[in-house]
Amino acid sequence: MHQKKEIINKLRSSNLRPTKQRILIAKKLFDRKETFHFTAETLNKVVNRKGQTRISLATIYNTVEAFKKAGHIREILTNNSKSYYDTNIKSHHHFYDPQTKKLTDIDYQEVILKKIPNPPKGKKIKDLEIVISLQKK
Amino acid sequence: MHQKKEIINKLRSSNLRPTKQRILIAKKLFDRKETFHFTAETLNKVVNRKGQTRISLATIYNTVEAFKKAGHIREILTNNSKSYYDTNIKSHHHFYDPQTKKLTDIDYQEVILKKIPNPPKGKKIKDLEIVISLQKK
DNA sequence: AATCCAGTTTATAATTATTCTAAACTGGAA
DNA sequence: TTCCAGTTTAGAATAATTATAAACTGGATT
Ligand SMILES: [Mn+2]
Ligand SMILES: [Mn+2]
Ligand SMILES: [Zn+2]
Ligand SMILES: [Zn+2]
Repeated sequence: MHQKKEIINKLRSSNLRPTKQRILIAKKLFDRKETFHFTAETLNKVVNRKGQTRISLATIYNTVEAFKKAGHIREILTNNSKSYYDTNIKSHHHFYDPQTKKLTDIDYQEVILKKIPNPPKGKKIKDLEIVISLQKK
Repeated sequence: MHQKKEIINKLRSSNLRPTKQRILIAKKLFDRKETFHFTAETLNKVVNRKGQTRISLATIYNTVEAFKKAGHIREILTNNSKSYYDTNIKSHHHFYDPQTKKLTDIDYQEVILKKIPNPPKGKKIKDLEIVISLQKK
């Protein structure tokens, strides 16, 4: 699905020089069927599996920030002390399970908002995020 | 509105010994007209204004956690690195302004949800929070 | 009222997540 | 091939929070 060339184009078009570190990270992030909800820590683990060319944690952070700024990933709201990111950049919502600290996508159309408030004057709505926290039944 | 006796009862009924630190913090939190959205840092500033009996930052954190566990305050979702708390424990939502890092209440009835997804099996919904981030118009 | 102790407070250290720094490296334009 | 702005990196620094352990105190018991 995501060939190396596509990844390189994606990086180039966002003014990100396609270094071997960024290409590897992009592969790990985008070359998968399901959307990926991750923290710097989990991404670091995935990227730095045995054997693979080692990428520093600083680069993990730098790249996550760069991809976020470029709009390739988005940050998600949680109450966890770590920052969570999402490879699904379409507008959608999340279940959050505080037990497992795992996020699950909720498709945009699975929530229908009948009424939302007007933003304060001088401001407009940038984003509306819904987080549904779960507990054991 | 919140007399000292009420505060002491509130603490007692949650199995929190009404120490002078907790009583002072509770006053600062609950003896106000508007709901209060705060971080450990802002609460510390409010509590430790000139003159007042000094309360350690550790106690600020301990008390916030105790009040949260007792259900007197709730934690709010934001992407900020600090934890945000709310004296309004009724179910409601928020505007978040990333510029000012300020939260504003949205009354529960100002949002009407026409459809929400079913939770995964074995789980039930503990809470549904909506955060509307703002930007300059 | 004096005693007592579990619960609480506190200063300080430790931990955790993240950002900063500055030196070495490299993609790719020229 | 040269060159340099952009990038990577190890390690230091920062920031928020939590842990530790000694001192203190609310209030029950005597
Ligand atoms: Mn968060
Ligand atoms: Mn938060
Ligand atoms: Zn998602
Ligand atoms: Zn609120």
